Amino acid sequence: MKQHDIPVPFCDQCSMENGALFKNLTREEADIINFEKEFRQFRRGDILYKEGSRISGFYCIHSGIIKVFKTGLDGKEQIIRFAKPGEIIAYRSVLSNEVACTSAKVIDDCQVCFIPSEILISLVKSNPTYALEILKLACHELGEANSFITDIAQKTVRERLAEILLLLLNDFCIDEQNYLKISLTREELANIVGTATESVIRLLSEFKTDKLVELNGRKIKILNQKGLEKISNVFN
Amino acid sequence: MKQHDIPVPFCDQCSMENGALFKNLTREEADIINFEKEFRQFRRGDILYKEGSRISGFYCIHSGIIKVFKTGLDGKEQIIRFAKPGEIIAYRSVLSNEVACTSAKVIDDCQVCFIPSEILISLVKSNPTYALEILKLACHELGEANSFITDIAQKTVRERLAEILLLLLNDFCIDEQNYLKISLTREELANIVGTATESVIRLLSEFKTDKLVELNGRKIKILNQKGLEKISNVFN
DNA sequence: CGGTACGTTGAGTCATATCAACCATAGTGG
DNA sequence: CCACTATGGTTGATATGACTCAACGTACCG
Repeated sequence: MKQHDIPVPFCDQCSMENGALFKNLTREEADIINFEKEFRQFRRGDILYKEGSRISGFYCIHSGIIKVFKTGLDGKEQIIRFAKPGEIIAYRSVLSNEVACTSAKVIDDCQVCFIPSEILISLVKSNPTYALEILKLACHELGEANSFITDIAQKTVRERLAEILLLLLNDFCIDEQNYLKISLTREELANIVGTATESVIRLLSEFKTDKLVELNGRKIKILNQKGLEKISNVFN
Repeated sequence: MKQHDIPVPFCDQCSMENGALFKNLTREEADIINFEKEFRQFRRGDILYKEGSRISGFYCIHSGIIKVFKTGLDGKEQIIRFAKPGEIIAYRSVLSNEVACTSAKVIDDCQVCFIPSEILISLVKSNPTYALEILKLACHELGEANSFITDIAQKTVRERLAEILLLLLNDFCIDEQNYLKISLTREELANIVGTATESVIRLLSEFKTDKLVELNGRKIKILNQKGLEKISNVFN
């Protein structure tokens, strides 16, 4: 399907389907965004922005999945989070007025709206409810980052992998055949967990032997959620 | 010195000395805070709030140092950050409207102002500049958290310890004798780095042998900053 | 003086990283 | 059409960083 064949989604409708981030806008504010935003499409592997670059706006995901990651030593990626429909990325850099501290790469072909920085800033200034909304978002993400820090620092790779599988299940749900609706390479999995690719492979096949998961190439089916919870120590 | 002997600091003056967080307030806004806030003093070891508790306000540090940490498996602490004069803590929970995801404990005797949640919320709503300011703060912290995640996931304990020493140097400066102005137990150091106490001890004494640091009980003097930078791989 | 918290060191163990080889698949170009 | 290459997945062997456990020293405190 070509770019011009796809109708540009309107924020108010997209908000209803995908999330609530723009639900508190006035008619005029929504109109401004709809007018100023730029609709873009990307395919798996495409890069939306790179760590260290100055960013002129943020992206609101309409469809698809994007991974947000930092590049560490030897170019090894550390995946910070995934963004899915209804979520926004790059807002951190815009609001802190710093260069991007992460890169963003497409996992699943996606459609996004690019919204210029000024719009976000002026929105925050003119609409207190919205300001609070986005503050809430940032603070929530901060809380998740703190948990992740503690996990990586204290849990074993095995525990973390089990936990990540559960998180993915929670964030992306399952398809008709009960497979996780997100498809990652073993290396990507390793880059979330913070370990080596080989370790993920070994542990996954252990989980498979233990009937905790079913593997089919990149597709993963969670067979025993309770078992994974036990391994992951989610309930301390 | 007893509590009543100490004059309650006024925000406008404290802001000038310690930081800029309240510098954009109108006269009335500052007056409201000065009127509503509650001045409190704590000593080393005191707990300001605990993970999991609902918080009714945030703290602005006037003097002293506070550690913010999460409690992980087996009660092991993971230190998320330190708060020093001019900085605020607990604002995350207030703004995200979640229970505290961390605990806060006094490292160096401190004087703080406790400011009720409603004040912060209404300030964000009524003063867009302030809202942006605090958004910036949250987003900046988020960026730091992301870096920390990548570090813990990818660097060795040795690298991380060197990096933490440099960060402490940067955040807390040195006294007349060039000792770091923050005094931590080995265990606390371990709980920042995310390792075992014994590992910190061994590495520190290695650093000492290599003339990178000088140790005097809990007091640490950085002798060779460049050397530590090299070890820590701060410049990738 | 016993108690408690902290610091230090040594020895042993284990989880995980690293290195290397190999296979499967798909895309590319001559 | 086949050789070529790149990418991803898997497995085994090996190395080692870091944790754990245990013992002991030190200092401070009531």
